[in-house]
Formats: sequence, structure tokens, C-alpha cells
Amino acid sequence: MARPRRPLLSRDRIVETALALVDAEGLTAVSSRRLAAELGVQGPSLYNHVGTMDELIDAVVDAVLAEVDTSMFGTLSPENPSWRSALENWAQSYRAAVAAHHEIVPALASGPGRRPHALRIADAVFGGLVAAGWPRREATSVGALMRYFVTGSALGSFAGGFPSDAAVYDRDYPHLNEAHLLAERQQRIARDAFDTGLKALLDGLELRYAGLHD
Amino acid sequence: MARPRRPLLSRDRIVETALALVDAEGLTAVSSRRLAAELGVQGPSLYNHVGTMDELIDAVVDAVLAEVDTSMFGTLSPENPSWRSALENWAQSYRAAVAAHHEIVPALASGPGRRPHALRIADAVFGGLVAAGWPRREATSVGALMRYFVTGSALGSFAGGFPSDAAVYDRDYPHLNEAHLLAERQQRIARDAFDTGLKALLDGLELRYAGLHD
DNA sequence: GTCTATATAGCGATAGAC
DNA sequence: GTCTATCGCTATATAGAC
Repeated sequence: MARPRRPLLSRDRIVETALALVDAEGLTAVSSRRLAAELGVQGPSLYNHVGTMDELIDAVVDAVLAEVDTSMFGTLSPENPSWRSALENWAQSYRAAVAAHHEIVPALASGPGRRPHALRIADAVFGGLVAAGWPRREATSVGALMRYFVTGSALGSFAGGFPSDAAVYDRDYPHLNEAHLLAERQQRIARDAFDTGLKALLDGLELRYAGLHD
Repeated sequence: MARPRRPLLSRDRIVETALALVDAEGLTAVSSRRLAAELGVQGPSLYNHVGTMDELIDAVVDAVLAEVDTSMFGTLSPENPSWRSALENWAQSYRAAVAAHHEIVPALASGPGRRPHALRIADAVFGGLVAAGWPRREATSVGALMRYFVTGSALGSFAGGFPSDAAVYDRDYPHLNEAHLLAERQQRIARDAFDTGLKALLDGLELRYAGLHD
């Protein structure tokens, strides 16, 4: 085939397909040839729409971050300074987005990169906190430390994925049912730890906020 | 050279050299050939001591975790229930270990894997918290959530490394000095966020601890 | 039983034809 | 804008030297 009348590929379609592939088979399944095959195309064709493979993975991560809801920060103001519920809502939304694509986790850690939605999120959080009465310098710290906790939770909870690990469990737990129970139990523990940590963190921040405003 | 009288390689020496290589040139510099060259040996020779390259990286990560100090947890008891300072000390030690080898960060995120020291750490934390009066179920959550925050901080603070990014900054900030200032500033922000978050988290946990014991 | 040598398969990426 | 062809790279398996 030579040049088709209408493009077969687009950057969006590539990113979309790559995310589906990551979800289904993990990050290592994404190679130029494999992904191209999924798109009904030859490997090098991708490079007309994407600079490098690393850049593509970055775009896939950003697509996941696009699902994070920061809308509540936009409603904050001196009259409605409910920053606590905004942070809580955002943290849960972030966790849910990563949980829905847990194979992406290792890539999440590879630096901030150039990820528009990461910036959008950081900006929304910072703006909301300032609007709710946090000093700018404090708001920077709070935004960062909340991000630390949320991403750390995502990593700790979902990294290394259980599904693909089933074979490993098998050696020690010959009954697959038990392996599933183990994974579920681990998930419940992670959920509890996240909720407990989020509450403790927000409680601690309320103390700090009160200390700043007396 | 054929078989030498005395082994040139050992697993420890390989891991040690790999860590030095990671520190100096980053994770991507570690390939079988490159690492073997560093050891004065041919690439495939490594496979006599190491299963796969991934397993080696896991061992390198574990070597970093070996530097994390958990000794204070061993001193906790009903008579000395100072779990707060033990957690604080441990968190700072963890951060310091990762900071000393920040190029390792992306690997830190690739699942728990089989890392003996990670288990040692989790066990020490859990044991100390229980000795200090935390119920077992709560201690599990607290250990996990603290790990979330600490690893998330390490990732957020050190991922993507600044040194190798200098070229990227260059485009927007033609003066290298400014790039350095930027990196330093970013480091100070991360440090502030970590300290603020650690304090808030521990404050929140003290509230919880008090709630459990009345 | 530890190393070297060789070979396979797959990777990202580029060049040039159409 | 997609193709074919190709380069140089990688991890890893296997065979054989000593």
C-alpha cells in the first residue's frame, strides 16, 4: 500500500489504542510493531504522528489523568472555603482513575514529563486552595503533599498488578480461589489504608489551617 | 580468556556495580553489555549469577532499601510508646535513602516484586506500632499509609531527575545558572511539602490514636 | 561450574519509494 | 502518510572452552 486517500492514523486514535493495549496486556506489550498491528498498520507509520515511544507513553498517562475530576476547586471562594471536601473529592477521583488503568502505574512514576493534564490538575488545586484562604506558599506545599499521598497510594495499591501475578501465587497457593482471595484482601487493606490516611492527612491540615487563621 | 581460576563475578559485586552505574548514569545505562563492561567481563556472563535483567534491577532497589533505618521500632513497648518519633525517623530515613540514589525512582514504582528488605521494613513498622499500642488492624493501615506518603514523596520529589533534564530547561532558560536555581527551588518546595505533610499526617494519626484509647 | 562465543528474536528509529 | 528496507541496539538461550 502507498499513500491512502484518507489518513488511517491519527494521534488520538494511537493514544486511545495504546491505552486499551496497556489496560489489556500491560505496559511492556506496547511496542511500535505490536501497537501498529493493533491499528492495522506497519510499525514505522506511527512515527508520522508521534515523536518517540516515550512521548507516546507520556500521552497515554496524560489521557488517564484527564479523567481526574478537579471541578470542585473551581467552586471555592472566601464565602465557600470548603477546601477539605474539595481535596477529598479530588483524591478519590485520582485514585479511581488510576485504579481503572492500574497497568499504567510504573509510567506514572517516570517523572512529570510534559503532561498537560498534570499541570491542569496542579493549577486547579493551587487556585482552589488559595481561593479558600490558604496562603500561596502553603497552598503549594499542600498541593504537592496531597499529590504525594495519592500517587504513593496508587503505586502501593496497584503496582505489580495481581492478575498477571496469579502464576506466582500458584506456587505457594495451589488453589486459584485462594489467590483471588489474597488479591481481594490486599485490595481491601489498601482501600482501608488510603481512607484512613486521607482522613488523618485532612485532619492534620485542618489543625494547620486553624493555626494560620488565629 | 577461558575459565579463570577464581570467579571474576559474584551476585553481590554485580548488584553493587549496577547501583553505582545507576547513580552515575541512570537506569537506562544498565544493560547487560554495559554493566558487563564495567565489570571487565562479557555480557552473557552475568546470566550465571542473575536470572534476568529485571530481577537484577529489583535487587538493586532492594540494596537501596537496605539503607532505610527501622531500628527505632525495635525500642517501642507499652512503657515506651513513642510511635510518633519512630515513624518520623523512619520516614526521614526512607526519604534520605531514595534521595541518595534518586535515579532508582522509576524502578521503585514497578511493583513490590520480591524484595526482602521491603518485607523487613513492613514487618518492623507493623511490629513497632503494635508494641506501642496500636490494634493490629489499625497498625496494618498505618504502616501502609505511611509507606504511601513516603514513597509518593520520593517519587514526586526525585522522579525525572533534574541533572539529565538540564538540556530541556536550556530551551526556556538559556542560562544554566537559572536551570540550577530552578532545580534547587523545586527541591526546596518538595522538602517543604514533605515536612508539612509528614507533620499533618502524624498530627492526624495522634487524633486517631487518642480516639482509640479513650 | 564459570566464563566466552555465537545466534536468535525483537526493539526504536531512520531513509527513501510511491 | 504509509509503505519497505534496514541499522544498531537490546535481552536472552545455547554450546563449548577450560
